[in-house]
Amino acid sequence: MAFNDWDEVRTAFQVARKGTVSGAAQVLGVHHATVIRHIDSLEEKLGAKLFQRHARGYTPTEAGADLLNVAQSTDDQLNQLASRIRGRGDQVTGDLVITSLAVLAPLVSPALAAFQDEHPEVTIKFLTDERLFRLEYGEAHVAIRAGNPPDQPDNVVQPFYTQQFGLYASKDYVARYGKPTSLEALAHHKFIGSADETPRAPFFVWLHDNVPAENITYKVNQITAMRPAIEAGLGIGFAGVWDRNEADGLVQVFPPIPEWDSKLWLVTHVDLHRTPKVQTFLRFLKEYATSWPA
Amino acid sequence: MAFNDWDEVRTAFQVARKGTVSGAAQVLGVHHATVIRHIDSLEEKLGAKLFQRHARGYTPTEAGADLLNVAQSTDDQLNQLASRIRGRGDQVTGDLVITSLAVLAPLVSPALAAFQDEHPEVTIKFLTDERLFRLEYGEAHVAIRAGNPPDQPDNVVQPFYTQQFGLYASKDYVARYGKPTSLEALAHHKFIGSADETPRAPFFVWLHDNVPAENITYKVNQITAMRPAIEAGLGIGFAGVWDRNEADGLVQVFPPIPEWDSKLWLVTHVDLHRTPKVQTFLRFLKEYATSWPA
DNA sequence: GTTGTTTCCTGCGTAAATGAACGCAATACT
DNA sequence: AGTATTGCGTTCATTTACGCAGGAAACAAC
Repeated sequence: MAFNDWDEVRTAFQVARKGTVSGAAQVLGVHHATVIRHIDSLEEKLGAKLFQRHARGYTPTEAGADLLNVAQSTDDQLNQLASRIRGRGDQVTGDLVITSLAVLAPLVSPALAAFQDEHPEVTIKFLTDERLFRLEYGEAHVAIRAGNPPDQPDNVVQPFYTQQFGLYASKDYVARYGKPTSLEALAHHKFIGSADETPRAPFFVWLHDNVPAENITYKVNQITAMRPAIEAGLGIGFAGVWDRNEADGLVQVFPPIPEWDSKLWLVTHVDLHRTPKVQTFLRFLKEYATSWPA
Repeated sequence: MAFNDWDEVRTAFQVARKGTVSGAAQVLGVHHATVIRHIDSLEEKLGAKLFQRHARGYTPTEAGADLLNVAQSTDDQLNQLASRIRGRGDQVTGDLVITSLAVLAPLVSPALAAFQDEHPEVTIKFLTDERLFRLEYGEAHVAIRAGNPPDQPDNVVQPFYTQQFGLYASKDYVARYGKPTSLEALAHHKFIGSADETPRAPFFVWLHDNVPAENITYKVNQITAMRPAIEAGLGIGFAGVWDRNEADGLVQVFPPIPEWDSKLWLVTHVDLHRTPKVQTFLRFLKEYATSWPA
């Protein structure tokens, strides 16, 4: 390793620029004794003289002039880097990585489209996967999570939106089996449920508790598989009221009840939460969500 | 000013490279705590997070990744610079600036030619001027000075060569006025002397003390003007025995005496004296001088 | 579950880098 | 010529930054 103290290089750089130890010390905001020590140390490490000392100041040798050039370039690049970092902090540019459940894509996508329209410089990455993306690894700026509020230590969690779920069936199903008129009547119908023994979604918990197991004739292990099953007439299933259910040929066989509600949370890593980019996005998203069906 | 501590940048660079504080600390040869403090300080100054902290290490943010690129380039450039400086120290390349009196050019030039022949990579600059070139300003690597040994504090002085001077005249002059056979006979001849009241050259001092002022019929204020005067037959003058006197049509009218000797000194600045380039040159020059007439 | 490993974080004592002051030399000014 | 200014260099007191040790949290393996 050659230079193990970049600060000494910076000191030498200023000495070469100003031509005097005193001038460099003033620019650097240190004592001139410190400057002398830095130069001496650097020259000793390099085994070559960088400056010729005389009563009028320090004159760079060939090596010193070489260093001046390199350090000037370094100084420029670092200044530009600092401007970029500071600048990037103030404006909303670059990547903005959002992660959520795949089922929320129809809900969130219009909001993301509107945000991207308002901030054309930003590139949005919308990641959905079975596994949980880890905010602390920098995999995403914002996560939209469902269920109980996450309590990871370094995550900032805030409530976002309460999804209301109703029971839906296809027109086909309603034509064959009719439309239940009360909760009790539901016991005579076929349901689409979760293959999981201990499902997390509140409406699945309710389904498990209130509907005989033999009535749940179709089970999915991924929630995204539920909607096609409803549309195919396999049974009655849950769908968010925000979804374009009627347009897709579904019939609401029972309106939402609070017990089925599922809460969404906005989660950010504490390190990123304070950045203007994330803040701007979060503010926009919450504002946008007010237009969603309450 | 953006980055006022380049060492912290270097620390952040290694953290971004290795991904962990511990790994960076090991590479840098410092304690983990130091690395953490550097990162914290840097982030505070920049007002932006460079890394996201988690149990498995530090993951660079966008700003951190940006810094990684810049610092990588800086590291490369500094390493190359170190190689250049070290390499330049070991070999004999680049400029080699010699300064001396103009009258010594005929004496020194063959030596410089031989040196350049032996070290083709070096470019020799031979500077002669009335004013004294100042080694401490980096104006020259080596100075060849005449007269009393200089006692400048930061200069390294070593004896180089003792010039012997004889009295010469042109063939023309000898034909008209004859050739003096003794020191006493010199009183009847015309001499070329110095216009200076207190000349420094030993032979001029001798001339001033031993020859009547009225015999000094031609005076020069620059020593380089003396030789053309001798050749033109204006009188008897001093010339170094090393000069190609006979070939230039001069006749030695009196052989050298020790009192006329003028010593030459090799002078280098203390900062440059230890460099291999200067050392190589000095050694070569002293070796070459052994072939000169003692 | 329990153990072991890796890693980050914090308080405290010490060593190293820094700052202040004085001396000295050389140049600039009047 | 004599004075003022500028700038380097060294010594000594101080502050800063460093290393050390202990602890906690998290991941991996058994």
